[in-house]
Amino acid sequence: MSEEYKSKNFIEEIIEEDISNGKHEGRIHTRFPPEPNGYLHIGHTKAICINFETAQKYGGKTNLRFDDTNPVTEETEYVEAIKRDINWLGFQWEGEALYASDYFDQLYSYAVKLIKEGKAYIDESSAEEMADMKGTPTQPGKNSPYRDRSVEENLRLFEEMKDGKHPDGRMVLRAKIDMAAPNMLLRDPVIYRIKHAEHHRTGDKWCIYPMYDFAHGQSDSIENITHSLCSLEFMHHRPLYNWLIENLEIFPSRQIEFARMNVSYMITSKRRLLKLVTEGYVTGWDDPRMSTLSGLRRRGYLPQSLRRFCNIVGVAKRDNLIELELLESVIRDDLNEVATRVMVVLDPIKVIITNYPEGQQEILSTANNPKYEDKGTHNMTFSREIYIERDDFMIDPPKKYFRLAPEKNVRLKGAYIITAHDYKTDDNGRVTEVHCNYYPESKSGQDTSGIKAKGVLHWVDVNSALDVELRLYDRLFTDPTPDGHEDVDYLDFYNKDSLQVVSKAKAEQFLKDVGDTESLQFMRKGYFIKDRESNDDKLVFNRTITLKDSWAKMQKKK
RNA sequence: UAUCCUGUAGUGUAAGGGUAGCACACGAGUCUUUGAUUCUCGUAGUAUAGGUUCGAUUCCUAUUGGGAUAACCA
Repeated sequence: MSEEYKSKNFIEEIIEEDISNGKHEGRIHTRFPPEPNGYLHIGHTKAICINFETAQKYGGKTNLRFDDTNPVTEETEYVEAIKRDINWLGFQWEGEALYASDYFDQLYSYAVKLIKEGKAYIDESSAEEMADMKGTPTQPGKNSPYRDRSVEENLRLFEEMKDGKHPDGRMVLRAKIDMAAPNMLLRDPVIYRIKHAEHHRTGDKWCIYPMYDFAHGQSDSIENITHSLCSLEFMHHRPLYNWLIENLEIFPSRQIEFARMNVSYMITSKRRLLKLVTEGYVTGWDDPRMSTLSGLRRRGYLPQSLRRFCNIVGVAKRDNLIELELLESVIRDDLNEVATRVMVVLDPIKVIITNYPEGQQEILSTANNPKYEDKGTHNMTFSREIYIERDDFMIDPPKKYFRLAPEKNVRLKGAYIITAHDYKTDDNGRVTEVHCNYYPESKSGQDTSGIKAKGVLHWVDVNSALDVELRLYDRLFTDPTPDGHEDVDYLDFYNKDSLQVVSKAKAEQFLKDVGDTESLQFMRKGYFIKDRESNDDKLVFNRTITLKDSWAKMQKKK
């Protein structure tokens, strides 16, 4: 499970070239710049891993900087959630968390500098007028009538903006670049706007706020970021990013874009994720079906699995849709290594071992992880009555069914071999109990019976069975690209069966004392983790993922 | 009808002027006191057409497919 890079990605190639050219004395400094207006999701994981791991690989540093330039949408609550998620993933940023808002004074003076050099002006056009004059991607724009104001007037108006003498939307500061540029972002982009709003950190100190393009790149420069790694959607911003660096004469950070990661059956739009929460499709941001990091964590995903997943997926510039199966394969692979094995019967039927003495009970030992002896063992009780899974018994089994059936042998995992010789049904023909004989000399580990049993079943002793609640999760959507259809709303693909609650599963006592973050494998059933809603009266477990089930697959094919 | 980015098995990603590799998925076996895990084998790929070259998936040209861009969002 090594974290090796199988080869260099294009970003690493650029960086190694920079290093060999002695650029920035070989110093590497990246940053992860979330906007604190939502929770981190699976898509962010890639940006986090790339920024942190690339720096790590070259002995560099990574800043965490909140891009908090829009006070209307941003909240401190998100800041804390984001920090927690990044730490959970296993990364630590350099020093304290930083904020674009820390640089508002500096940014203001940058703007003044541009104005003084005749490279920015106050535009009093309305938003509609500005949009009209902007042109379209195929048609050049027109100059604003305010474009050629004097430096003095611009300076005065900008100060008035800052001093709160104008209402929201009355005027903006624009960079003076080129209204005919093929790149729309170079058509005199707005760099400052008026917002009389309380900022989560600067309070009411400011009523003007810089736009993304006048904050992000400048923050990179202020922090001496050498490589600013972001997703492809910012590619069109790069010329502006560079224009500002040149004209402000500040540290030349370099922006490099990579393709964001898309995972099938998952969505990463903050707006759509929020809607799932507010309209009750899920129970919250950390609902285990959510693609948020907090959801995945609650679901039982391991941080190292997410990191490894991102490394396997790789870094490139083409659009991609990663199959969910790959993520699932990675998580299964990791969980298989670390999960403690326990037995839980989801849909119990009672088995009575008729030749086992009434009132007798024995203690059997079972491995916590058969692959690793040093993971130890734990005990479970065995007696005359046990539960097995309903679908592990069939009156009239198909071919190749090697579980329990009349006159068939089966091994009870870690216990004895039994043979069914009778069963009872209710009025509907539903099996209510199965009667078996056991072979005393077939005890697990000291089997001298010579009997062969192809099937092995998990079971729980009726006497000591613990009732637990299980939440079985499946993908949230029934379509691989729920938000990729123009004619169908993503909510139409909501999977109504994405949560199935088993309220009274039968579990061995071991689960009573299991830790909150201990990965578990319910044998033959899947990987689980204790849910935070567990308490002294009720234990709740979330299914992270099922085990592969080639029997079910075989049945399906028929 | 502008500009930019991008086309390698089903998916993702390598290599790179000289044998197209890896992972997942899929299929067939194997092992197994979890129908899990393990192990083995298999199916399957350089968008198209020209050009340069002894040799092109790689370099060049054209065509073609996909994506992005017109918020006082980030």
